[in-house]
Amino acid sequence: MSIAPLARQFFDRPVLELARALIGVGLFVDGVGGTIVETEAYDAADPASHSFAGPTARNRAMFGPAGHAYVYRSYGIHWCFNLVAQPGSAVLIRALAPLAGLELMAQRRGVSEARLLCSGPGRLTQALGIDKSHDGLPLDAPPFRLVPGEAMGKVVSGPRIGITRNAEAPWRFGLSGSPHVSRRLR
DNA sequence: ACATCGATGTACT
DNA sequence: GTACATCGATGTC
Repeated sequence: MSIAPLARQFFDRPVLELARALIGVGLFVDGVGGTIVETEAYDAADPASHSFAGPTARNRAMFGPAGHAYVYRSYGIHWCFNLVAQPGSAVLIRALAPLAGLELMAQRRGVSEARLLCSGPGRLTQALGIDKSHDGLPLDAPPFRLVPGEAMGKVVSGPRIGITRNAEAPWRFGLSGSPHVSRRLR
């Protein structure tokens, strides 16, 4: 028997709550993926968020229904993958503990160490093969598969990475002690 | 351990 | 022209 995927309802809630609840959730693209161990929350009232200035061609998916993907290009090089929550808000997936498809991940990433496969938002999109073609797609249908997490360790929070505006807000969440987070939390 | 820098698409001034 | 939700390489302590 297979595990039931996360329902659309799971994503339709305040983004800070969702960002915390996503730690421990399984994320797979065409069967390749692992357990979410690090997230960041963004919403329309937050100056650091792409949605802050209202809808644009790039951020359109952030204003669409909950439970869809928002994918954008970062620094001209990487793709970043978000899960849309309530309108104008989304959760950036920053790191996974790899579980399935390690060989394909290593091939796509050009590295073999497990720690370097999915520990960072740009790294994990490369490892899972996520790009612009996934922008706006629903998360409860192929190629995506999101499954509820088992009981995990303690979830801790701290400031987000790589932003300048509203930089103090402790809206990054991570699994305490995980070797797979992009940067340690306290 | 930390600091700096290059690569470079997209949004915005 | 400048900033940016990044990464990897290189240089220094």
